[in-house]
Amino acid sequence: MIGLKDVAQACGLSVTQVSRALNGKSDVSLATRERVERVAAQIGYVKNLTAQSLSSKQSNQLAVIIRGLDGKRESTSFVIDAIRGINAFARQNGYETVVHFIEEIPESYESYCRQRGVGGMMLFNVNFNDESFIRLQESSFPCVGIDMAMSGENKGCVIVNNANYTTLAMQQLIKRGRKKIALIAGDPGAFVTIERQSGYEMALRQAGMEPDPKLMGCGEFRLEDARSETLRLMKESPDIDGFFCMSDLMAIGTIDALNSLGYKLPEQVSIFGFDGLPLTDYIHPVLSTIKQDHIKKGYHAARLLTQIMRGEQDERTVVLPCELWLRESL
Amino acid sequence: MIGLKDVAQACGLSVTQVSRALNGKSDVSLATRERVERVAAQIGYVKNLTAQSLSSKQSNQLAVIIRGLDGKRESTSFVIDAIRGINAFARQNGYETVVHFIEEIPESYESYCRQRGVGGMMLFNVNFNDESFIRLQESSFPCVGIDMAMSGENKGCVIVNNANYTTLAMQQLIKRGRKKIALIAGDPGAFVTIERQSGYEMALRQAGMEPDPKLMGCGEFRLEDARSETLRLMKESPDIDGFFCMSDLMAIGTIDALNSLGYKLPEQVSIFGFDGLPLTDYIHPVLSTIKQDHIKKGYHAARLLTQIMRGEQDERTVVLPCELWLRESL
DNA sequence: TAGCAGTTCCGAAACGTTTCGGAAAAAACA
DNA sequence: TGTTTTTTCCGAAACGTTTCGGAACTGCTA
Repeated sequence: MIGLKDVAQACGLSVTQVSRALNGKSDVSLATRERVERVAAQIGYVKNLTAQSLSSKQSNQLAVIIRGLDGKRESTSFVIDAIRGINAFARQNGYETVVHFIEEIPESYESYCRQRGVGGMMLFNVNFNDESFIRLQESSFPCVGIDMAMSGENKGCVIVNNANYTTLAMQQLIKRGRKKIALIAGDPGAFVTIERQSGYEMALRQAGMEPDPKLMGCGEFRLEDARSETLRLMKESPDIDGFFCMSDLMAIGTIDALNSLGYKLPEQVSIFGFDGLPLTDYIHPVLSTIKQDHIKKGYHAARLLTQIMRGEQDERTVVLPCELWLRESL
Repeated sequence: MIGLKDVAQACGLSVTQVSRALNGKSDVSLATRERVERVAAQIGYVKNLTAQSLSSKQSNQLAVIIRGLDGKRESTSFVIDAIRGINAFARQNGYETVVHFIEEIPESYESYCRQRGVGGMMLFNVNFNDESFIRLQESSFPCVGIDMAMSGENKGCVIVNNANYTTLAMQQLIKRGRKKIALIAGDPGAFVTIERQSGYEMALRQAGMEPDPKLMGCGEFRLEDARSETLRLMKESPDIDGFFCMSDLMAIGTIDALNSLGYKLPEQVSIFGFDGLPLTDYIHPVLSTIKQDHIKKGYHAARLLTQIMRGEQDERTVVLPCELWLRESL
């Protein structure tokens, strides 16, 4: 492997000087800098990032840690979108992104990163009441939660106002005269599930209705589970006239179930989703949903993380807006 | 940071011995091994993987390099599936996976990895006629292509027989009496596009029909493009009675376009897709498609790569089977 | 001419591991 | 007892970089 030493030799310079030249440091004359760059390129030198990060005790890598892809949630296009956003910011600002898809919860998120010379991380889909997560929350390791509130030293998060938008969506259903609106919930361990559930209940109470556990199913953010839960609910309460589904994917399951039971949509039953997947334009009835910008979410997460890592004090919680898409399924 | 040195000090041993103990090497007595492990855990030692990989000149990381997520292909659930498969193998065999989503083609894929101390990579979605890719192909750096043929020293690939299955699908359309079958192609730079196109043409010729450029649209693997291309084709040739779409996602676009034109499906027009997304169960008419197992694809890619990296001679091209799903849309 | 500042350079240590060659200690044998 | 083998240990170098403190030049001023 061609190292700094080889370049130095070829230039008749010291390793120190070559390093400084290549890194744009000050103590080097223009002439030598150019010569070093030329020679380095010529003999095919590539910097060893491993050594660099060992020596400098830090890397330019932003870690994204994503959990829970094993079987549970099938559509994960928003994960990709968030990564795209993260990547966009990272590239513009001289960082690079490494994505770690993990299954087991690490003993410690912090040492997981430290082991790898990564100075900060973004967390996705982690279960907010697991042991390691709580420890992380109490540490001072730079970390940004996506779709999950985080606070504390060197912590930040990018979220949307789930409760609020859910309430707004529910109000639309109620405004259209829906009297018995069921809920298809997501993974009970997820932050967003809890928030959206409270938004659902809030809207009902505001309209003078009492939330009824008989009208709530758990779809685990999976299309198929949403389908079967919808069938179950409709069997128990055939007069349900509206569904709020915590994800578009689950809404597709609900629609499929209702179709198979012969309900006319949206005349007999209204459906509302959450996410704003591009796909929802193409299902019938065209889905009413709450559009989130996942790319922007990722972008802001990366921005926030780098600010935290550089110690810049700033807003630590970014709340992004969503759009209410009122369409055929309403 | 707590290092080997600290553990050694706490144990009254040398750094060497502690390293050996922690790595399960031979030259260490059971008693000391246990003591070292206990002390290490107690004082909170975590191994520094950066230093390890610098010293040992190799890491246990498998890199996955994924390109072209910027805007082009919107649904990428199969990317996630492949990663899940890769992860599964990696975890079982003591490797870990790092995913690099890149946009710019690196100057050299090989040095991109070497810089990061990664000994081998899996390539996804790369454009097979770009400059750097050709150089890589000629190098001896361990690499496995997913959905793209690769050969040469320390190269391998995991593919499916795209041409074959496309022909089989086409035969089904022809068998059902379809006379004018259009093609919605993917990204022209993609390996699979070329293969599937040749399968399409092959089937037509076998049935005594001549492939007609007037019946071919380019959907770029994007739903929206497939939709508009379908509209264009139907306008030019309203008597098209079948579509072979190179991805399920594009098939959804085609179906949507045909619906909006008022065609009765599948009575007037048959549609065939490719991929076998779970979602295709829920669109109407239920899509006929070629089901690929992306998880298995990833799993085999990782297996192949590790074999190559360890220098085990073995089959270097894995061809996975698909399933023909003949359903309503036919 | 010496004194001084500014620029450009370099040696050596450090980052935390692994590993080679050999040394010390323990065990086995004569 | 001394000799050999086996087991257990250690010092030191190496991986490729960064960085600190100081050294060697250059050109300028007094």
